[in-house]
Amino acid sequence: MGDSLQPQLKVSFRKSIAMGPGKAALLDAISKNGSISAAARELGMSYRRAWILVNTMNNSFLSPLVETLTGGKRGGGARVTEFGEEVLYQYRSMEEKATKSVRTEMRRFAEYMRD
Amino acid sequence: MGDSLQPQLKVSFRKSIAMGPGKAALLDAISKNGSISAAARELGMSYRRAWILVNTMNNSFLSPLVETLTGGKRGGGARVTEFGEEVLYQYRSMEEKATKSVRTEMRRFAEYMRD
DNA sequence: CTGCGTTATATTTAACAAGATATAGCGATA
DNA sequence: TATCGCTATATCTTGTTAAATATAACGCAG
Repeated sequence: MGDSLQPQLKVSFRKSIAMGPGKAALLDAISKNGSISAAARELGMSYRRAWILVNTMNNSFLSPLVETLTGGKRGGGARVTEFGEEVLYQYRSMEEKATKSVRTEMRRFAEYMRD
Repeated sequence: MGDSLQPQLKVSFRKSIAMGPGKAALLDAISKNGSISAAARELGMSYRRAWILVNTMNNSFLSPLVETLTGGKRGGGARVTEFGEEVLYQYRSMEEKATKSVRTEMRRFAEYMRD
């Protein structure tokens, strides 16, 4: 999350952020890894933190974006729900649109800044 | 800064935010009030916090966005430079473009969320 | 030459966020 | 039924950030 010259799309819900760049990345990582803990490791954050982010998302939307299983052969796991994929897709789509809409202006704006 | 259903435009510079919604509002308030402390009072923040924001902005861009005076009949004051006005204008312009570009999608997205 | 309102900054204090650690439950599998 | 990896917390500690407080400099006005 270093220097970013693009708009950050954040969707707020009662003071907390329901969806943003970090949570979107986490959804991707969960989707890819099949568990919250593996996703957390990949992103270099604590399991606790990742779990809190998931919890916030699930509480902010009409139905859960992430479903979890405990126990079982591999201890359990987590998956992004159909609805979660849809939310993520819409978010990415908006992110791309917003970014493209100011691309050239952003480049010019960057020239105002130190390096 | 409650629930926002619009993209937040943040321009980062070496881990700190060079320009964002809060700093843009501060520039407006300084422009209007002619001093950092009056602007801070209007926005309900401490002088210290406002000063830090100004300092970050001034250090992030090629030249200062805010100029200050100490002493004098009214104790001193601050003004937004020509360059600062330009930066603010460009920022507002990008903000509006980005917002408009995802307006309809945002409305649909909002229906996914609890109320 | 004192008071005023502001910028500017240092220092201390408090609030909050993050991290570390611990523990329990789950259920397939061996 | 013991083991394993993961979810799901609770609790405690640490670290970071923000707020509060204090102080100095500035220069005009009285």
